[in-house]
Amino acid sequence: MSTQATVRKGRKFDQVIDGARDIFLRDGFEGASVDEIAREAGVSKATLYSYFPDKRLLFIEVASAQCGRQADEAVLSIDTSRSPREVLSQAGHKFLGFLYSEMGQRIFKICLSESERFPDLGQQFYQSGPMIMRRVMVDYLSSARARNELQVDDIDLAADQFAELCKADLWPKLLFGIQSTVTEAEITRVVDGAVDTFMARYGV
Amino acid sequence: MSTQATVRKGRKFDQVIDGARDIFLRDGFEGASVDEIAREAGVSKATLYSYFPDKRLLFIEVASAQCGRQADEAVLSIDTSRSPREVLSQAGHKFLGFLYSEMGQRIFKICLSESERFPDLGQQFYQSGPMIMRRVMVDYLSSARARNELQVDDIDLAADQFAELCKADLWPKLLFGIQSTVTEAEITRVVDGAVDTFMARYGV
DNA sequence: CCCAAACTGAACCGGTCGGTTTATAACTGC
DNA sequence: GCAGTTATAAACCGACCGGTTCAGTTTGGG
Repeated sequence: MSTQATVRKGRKFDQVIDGARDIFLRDGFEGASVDEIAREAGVSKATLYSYFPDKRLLFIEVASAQCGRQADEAVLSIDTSRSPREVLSQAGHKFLGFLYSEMGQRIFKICLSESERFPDLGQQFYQSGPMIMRRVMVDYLSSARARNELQVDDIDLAADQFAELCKADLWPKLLFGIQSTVTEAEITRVVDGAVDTFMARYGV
Repeated sequence: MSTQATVRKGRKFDQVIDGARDIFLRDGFEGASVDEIAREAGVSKATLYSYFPDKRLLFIEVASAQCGRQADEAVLSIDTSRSPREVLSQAGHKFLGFLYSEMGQRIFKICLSESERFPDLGQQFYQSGPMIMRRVMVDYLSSARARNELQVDDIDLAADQFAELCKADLWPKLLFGIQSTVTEAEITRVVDGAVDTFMARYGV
């Protein structure tokens, strides 16, 4: 085995990060106690504090990493050879699949509620969440327009509109606990509706 | 002066509610300390606890009242004599006016972040927020369809779609602190875009 | 095998918070 | 003017939390 890339400082580093991620995602910043993070990580509190000077630093480390992971996971692969309806439908399903996941909801809520305490966090989340979706959509819409498959004037707005259309009905219900699970049929209704409305405006 | 309507228990009741509202809205549930609420209300802690058995009860009292107030404030008056485009444009501006207000943002964030600690709160907010908008829109869309001004199949979905279209671009930016103020021009761009897209799909 | 670095567990500190108590003062109605 | 309610300020309690300290144990490379 080559020299391990434990450039950080010690062997328990990843344990700390993992434990902190679990607890922070479950309880938020205030709700999470350092003792419990240490317990969950299987590490002594002293060790934890040897890695991170304080709780805030640990949190932004975890939150940033999680935002990055989210960004990676959310790469929407677009197959431009297919028709706009197919592309949009596929993108909508993929988008909602992440949006409605337990992890997606948790990250959204925590980043939102902590974005005042950690102003950077809000920005970071936006960059690795909504912004990803927008960029992918903008790229696709540009290429589709170049191929005369769509006629879009304000591409940025169109991208945002499609994302928002996908959030109709189910998204707020999940956020506020009106509904805790969604069926495939419900998703299809929303995505189909989003595609129909989008295409009515921007279709050739 | 007639007998004061201190039906609850004492004369300082409203002071407590008002102070609690200010502090809770500013700091959230955890962030607000009972001592500070009492100070803000100009009331001793003992008096406060003579009205409310504990902090949680005080919070849900305040939050519920605020949701009710929000519902009252959010009544969108629809003038059905005007054209759909005009009606939708007006409703969109009114909707965003509240959504983008300092108060609107605060209530949304607090209700969302406390909706796990207080499951009823999420439901209550939904009823007095998104649900109001939806009901008004559903009523209007029904009547407009009856007058052959619009052709809508799934009225509930259409109502939700319009609300979501209005949130494009600016709403997430405000939530996550990417942007702290919005110009009238930005609002107009979003609302006009929402109306155009909505009418492209549902216009006669 | 040895030693330094990493890690442990538990005690400890200062501080905050929700909530209670107490002793005192002010208002209100008879 | 007195009784009884309602208010006050301040001390107090127990719990928890973030962070520190420290004496001792584990780990792993040379």
